[in-house]
Amino acid sequence: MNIGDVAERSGLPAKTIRYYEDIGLVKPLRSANGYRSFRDRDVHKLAFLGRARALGFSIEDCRNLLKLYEDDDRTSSEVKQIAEVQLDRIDRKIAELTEMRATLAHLVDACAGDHRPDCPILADLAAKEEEIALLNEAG
Amino acid sequence: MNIGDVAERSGLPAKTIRYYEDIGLVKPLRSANGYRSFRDRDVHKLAFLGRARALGFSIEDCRNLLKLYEDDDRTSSEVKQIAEVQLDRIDRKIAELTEMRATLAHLVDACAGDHRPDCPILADLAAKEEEIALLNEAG
DNA sequence: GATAGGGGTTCCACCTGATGGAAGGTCAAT
DNA sequence: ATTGACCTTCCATCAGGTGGAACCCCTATC
Repeated sequence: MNIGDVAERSGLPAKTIRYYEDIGLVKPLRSANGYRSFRDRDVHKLAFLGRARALGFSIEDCRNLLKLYEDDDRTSSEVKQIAEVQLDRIDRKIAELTEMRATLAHLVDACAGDHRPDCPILADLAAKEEEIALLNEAG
Repeated sequence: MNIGDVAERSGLPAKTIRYYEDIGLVKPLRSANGYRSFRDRDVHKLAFLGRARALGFSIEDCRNLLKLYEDDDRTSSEVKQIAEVQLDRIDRKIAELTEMRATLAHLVDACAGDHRPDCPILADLAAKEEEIALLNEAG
């Protein structure tokens, strides 16, 4: 199967598939004309990768998950551990964004958004310098 | 003031400060010996940048915010608009992560995490290929 | 005066995860 | 023979820095 068909079937752009070959995630055969020739298992792998990436797993995680996927002697605990670490990363990211959101929403709320220059958003971004200055004086 | 002191006061790594100069966010003077010489307003700017980045604003947003900050003729609506767009970005990111989290948490939950190879996580990552196949057959 | 240390400088490479585009080969149909 | 849709490689670019090498500067100490 040529890369175009694989792209369609796996849902990944051809460029991405080439990139995944580049970094060793898939190893398609080559036809006589030099075209990449994907077997079913290559397509499976790519779809697997697409799903894993959609869950936010890093490429290195994907590499490991793929290895486990193809290893009949794996234990589910190995897989679960990778997933748990990822879950944790997601949780921390969500927490971080939630905090950002709260701060920013508060500022947006306080800003009149009119023709005047007075702006609590800029004031806040600038004000913290003074806090730092105070911290430095205190320290 | 030398870059080390500025780094300490602004909370930004010296490397980052040099990078910010590189991309034109700050323009410190130079001492006779070639060292960067930061004025108070440079330090202010850097602290401002640190805060804005902490709220997730892109460098380009930061550039614009900084321009508005230094422009007495700005309107608060200009600032608010940038902030609202960013708020929206954060909201979408949180939504995306929350969905990832739900899926992944479900899978982690379903996985025994023991010595056996059977793993719902891998099964799920692999299974979607079949869904795609079905979709393709249907299409 | 030599030397050690803790600054500073530039420049280039690398990171993640692709994506865009140029220049050119291949193939099926007209 | 030529068009158009494929495919190939290679190189550059994006964000937002970070790491490290090689080298300069300044002060203090012996």
